[in-house]
Amino acid sequence: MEYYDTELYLLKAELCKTFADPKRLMIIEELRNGEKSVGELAERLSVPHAVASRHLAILRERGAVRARRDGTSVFYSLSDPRIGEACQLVHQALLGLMERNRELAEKVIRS
Amino acid sequence: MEYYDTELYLLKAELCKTFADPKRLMIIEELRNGEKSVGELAERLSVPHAVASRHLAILRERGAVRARRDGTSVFYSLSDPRIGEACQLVHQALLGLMERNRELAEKVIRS
DNA sequence: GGTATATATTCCTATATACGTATATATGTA
DNA sequence: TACATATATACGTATATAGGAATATATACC
Repeated sequence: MEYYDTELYLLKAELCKTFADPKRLMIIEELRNGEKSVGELAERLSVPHAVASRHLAILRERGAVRARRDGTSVFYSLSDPRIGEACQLVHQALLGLMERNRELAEKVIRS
Repeated sequence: MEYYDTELYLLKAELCKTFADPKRLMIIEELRNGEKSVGELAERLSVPHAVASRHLAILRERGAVRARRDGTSVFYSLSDPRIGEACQLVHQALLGLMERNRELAEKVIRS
């Protein structure tokens, strides 16, 4: 019996791969505050422009961001605010895990 | 100037890699309804037990799930409900993207 | 101890990914 | 047209990942 729509979960996984890179997480973090150009993002992340552009292309192909050209610049923005919210949840979950690990470590040290 | 804590974003990316696979997303979906054993999960996902076990090990190493042994069975559960919530947000975001793509496709067809 | 069941790990192979460098494309302006 | 700026893409390489099959470990029961 088939419980899951494999196609749908493949798409979800594709979208999640988008978040599976530190640089792209930083880009999403930046875009939560509004649209930014490739150059601005490259500078904020301290990476070559080509690297920023490639990551943005990946985000774009998977539908996570939208591009808008204005003159020679291309401005990117999140295509859905829930993308940013999901990353924020992951952030909080990670902090929670780290906190629990810290508590566990202290217990071990004290024992 | 260094705007981002690279270490922290590496950890976040590691945690996100957890979601970047269809089978693991299905496992997280299952675990949102409470703990399940490896065998139960393998059956629900229609995969060999070894495959389920490997995916669960990856989820475990990255702190996304917890394991509890009871007799010969090992029961897994989400280590933080926000993990499940984040996946749900991704799910909704994807549906939003698909809906907008559908509208776009219809516009193109009509034009 | 011996056997059965449940789970975990190892090895191998095929595929995917990120990065740097170099090159290509697009837009604006003289 | 020629040139500058901003962005995008292609290529090569090194590393990471998923899956199947086989093997190993752990617990329960006799």
